Amino acid sequence: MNDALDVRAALLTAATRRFAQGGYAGTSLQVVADDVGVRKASLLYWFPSKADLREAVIDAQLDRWKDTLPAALAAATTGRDRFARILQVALEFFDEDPDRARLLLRECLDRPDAMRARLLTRVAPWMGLVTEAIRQGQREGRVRPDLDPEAWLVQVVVLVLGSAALGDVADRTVLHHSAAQHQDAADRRLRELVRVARSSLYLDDAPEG
Amino acid sequence: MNDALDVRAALLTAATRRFAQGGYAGTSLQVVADDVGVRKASLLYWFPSKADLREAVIDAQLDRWKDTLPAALAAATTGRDRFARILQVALEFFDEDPDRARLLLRECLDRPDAMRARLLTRVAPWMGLVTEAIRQGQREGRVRPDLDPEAWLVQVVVLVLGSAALGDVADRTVLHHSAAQHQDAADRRLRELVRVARSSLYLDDAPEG
DNA sequence: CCTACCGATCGGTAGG
DNA sequence: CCTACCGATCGGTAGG
Repeated sequence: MNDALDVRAALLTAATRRFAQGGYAGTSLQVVADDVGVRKASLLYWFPSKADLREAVIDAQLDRWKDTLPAALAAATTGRDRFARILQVALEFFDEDPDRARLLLRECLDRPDAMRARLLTRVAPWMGLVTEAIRQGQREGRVRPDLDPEAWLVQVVVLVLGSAALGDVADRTVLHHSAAQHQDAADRRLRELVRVARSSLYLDDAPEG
Repeated sequence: MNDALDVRAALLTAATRRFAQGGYAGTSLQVVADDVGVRKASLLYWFPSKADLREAVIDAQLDRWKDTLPAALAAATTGRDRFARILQVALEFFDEDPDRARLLLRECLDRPDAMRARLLTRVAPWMGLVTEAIRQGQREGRVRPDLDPEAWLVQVVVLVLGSAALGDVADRTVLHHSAAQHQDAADRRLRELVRVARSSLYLDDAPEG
């Protein structure tokens, strides 16, 4: 009875990778089944339709966020520490597996309305917390007064998602360096992303702890 | 003899829109032909294969950049004016038709290696001009000394492309406002993008002319 | 630019 | 979870 759940989980993992790299329309149920080593009809036993498989893949990915983010929020208390922590957790989450960013990006492009509905119920709640913290920072004179909290947060999310999804192309294009220098390029890109986010947020430029 | 070229151009336009919105794999030659009002076999007369159609669509889009950007560079002379002008031209280019950003984003996700090869030959040249101008600004003390020119440019490109491609989703999610407020949301987003780019670039915060 | 056609593959079902 | 199967659609070709 454990093997059965393993097959389902393996199908989810394989589908996530395939959808992220080839897209939903560009991925056949056959190749996902082949990846796991079962028949296509067996895949359709666990997931009644291709659309159901997509739903499960996206939901699983957003669920991981639901676990990761509150933990980061709870761990840090001061505003400045909280900002650095959240950004770091987000960067690690997507950099650990860029397919996550590619999957979400593709879903935004493929079904903007469906993605928007999901974001409203699953992401909007904690987004309000972040923008309120920013406004508090503005009242205290730490955060730039001409910053638009909601719009700024959108830009940072776009930056984190886009940088993770396209980072590989960018890293090997800005400097067409060797494979050994590949990690350096990724480090430079992430460091600069943090610098851009921080310097566009705070009035002064003190480094984080 | 003019009608014939019009059909080809119409096919290119229809394919651009379809590929941007539904993706390459998610778009059949049949619907592109239907959009224009010709038979699928006629499409395959102008573009021998689906892959050829894609190549033509992407090339046409990058060609438009080749005309737009040098004009913007030539129009502005001072460094600060040049930066504002280039960013403004880029934002207008993609905001005028967000499908351009979606198309390029999708191509990066679908065929990263092919996109990288194109970027190296068609975008890398003027990218060197921009990073050199940034370094000059650093020598003159106008630009933040801890900024990484290549990495910063990558972030700004990701931001412009991502913001245009995902702007619609973001605008209607951050504040689930009415259609009348939709333009306001887009304005806020673009204004904040410019602010983020500028404040992460310059040491002081003087507004542009 | 059209009619007519093809082999391959698609998502999905029947039945066990 | 499998075998066997299906109608629809896919990109592409032949021939004019």
